[in-house]
Amino acid sequence: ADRVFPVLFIAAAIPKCAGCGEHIYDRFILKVLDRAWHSKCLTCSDCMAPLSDKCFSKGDNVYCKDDFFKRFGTKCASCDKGIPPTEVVRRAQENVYHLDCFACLMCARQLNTGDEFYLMEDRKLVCKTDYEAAKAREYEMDSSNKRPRTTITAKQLEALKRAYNESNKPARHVREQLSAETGLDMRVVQVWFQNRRAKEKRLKKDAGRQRW
Amino acid sequence: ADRVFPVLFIAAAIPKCAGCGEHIYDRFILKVLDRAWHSKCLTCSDCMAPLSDKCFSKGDNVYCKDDFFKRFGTKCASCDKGIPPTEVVRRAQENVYHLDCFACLMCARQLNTGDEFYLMEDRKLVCKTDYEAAKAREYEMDSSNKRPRTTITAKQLEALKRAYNESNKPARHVREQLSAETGLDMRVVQVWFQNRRAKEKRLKKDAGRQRW
DNA sequence: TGCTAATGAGACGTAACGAA
DNA sequence: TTCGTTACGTCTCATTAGCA
Repeated sequence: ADRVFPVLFIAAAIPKCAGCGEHIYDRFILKVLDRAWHSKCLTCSDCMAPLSDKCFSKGDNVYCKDDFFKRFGTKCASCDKGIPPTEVVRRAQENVYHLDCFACLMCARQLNTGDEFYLMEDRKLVCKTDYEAAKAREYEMDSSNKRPRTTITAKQLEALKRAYNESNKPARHVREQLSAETGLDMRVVQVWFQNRRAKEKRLKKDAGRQRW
Repeated sequence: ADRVFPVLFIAAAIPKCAGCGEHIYDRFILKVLDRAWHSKCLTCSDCMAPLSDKCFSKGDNVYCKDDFFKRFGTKCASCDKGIPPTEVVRRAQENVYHLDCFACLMCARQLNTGDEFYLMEDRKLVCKTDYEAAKAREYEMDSSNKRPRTTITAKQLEALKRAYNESNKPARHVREQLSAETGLDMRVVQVWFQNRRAKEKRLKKDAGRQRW
């Protein structure tokens, strides 16, 4: 005997795809971000590859794993772009670098395992050679721009003082003699006498003041 | 059957381009200096070439590799402009030179391997020939162009003064006698008397003025 | 930090030079 | 020769800067 079955009709909206906006009549409906998608519409916002397996989203966009991390993953300490977690990287202290970015800032040569290098304050890298060359150049600058100062030894000083007692303004030939005796340059001897006279004058003035 | 996708929600504002200031809706967002750029807005500050691959920054500016190193790379010791790391260079001590700049400062000839040259204090280069020619010329100058000045000693001065008191225009034989006595050249003795007479005249004039 | 070597500007005296 | 000028050698004064 035939049976009559009661039938319950339930009105339900046919879902619309968050990608193309059309209704979805497919058997498989993908759901991400509480929204439905045609499987052909759920593609990475960056590379447009279909996202059949896993997807990552940010705001209203969805991404494949690689592109998501490229945008939002750990930042390369040199170029500051995201690094997909699958990518081979190099590290220096806590910093992570793209393989290509793990290179000397100055000569741009890539740094290989075993290479020695310096990690700069801005987290960029400089190879040992360049760093030390730069350092040396800096030092060179510092020390070559420095005014040379003769150190007059006790012995030399004695000879100069003795001569000074004879005369505080010795004639040229005396200075020549003194220069030969001490090994000091003529100019150095001359300047010594100048400074010495200035000192004596200064001392006299100061003494005068004290008596006042 | 429906699938549930693991989804990472990260709230983030739609980035604004650091170049033009507009929002970026592009598929590709470039990030440099912690700031986002339209790919068309990220161009080298110097040559305006698009920086799609790698870029170098300094302060708020971004540069392509070549221009970055032109500005900030190792400086050519001669022209003082930066050298892109890919460029072939020559070296002298710690100094690096553009191939074209590795040339004699004086004759401008490029220096080749094996050529002898001098590295000057300002890190510029002079070929051996020119350097030694210049050196010789300098020596020549120093010893011939420099006006020699006789230093007349106290003793000699005394003899001259004594003679001057006898006569301020001594006859030739008197000058000869003086020259022999002092060891000074005849010409020197003659000039001394000339200058002495000039001085006396000058003093008289000045004294006259003072009395007025 | 103090002493003092070195530098630089400015002045002076005068040896040397060149032209008239 | 004289006259005007140039430039060498030295000094002072005020400062700067290197080293024990």
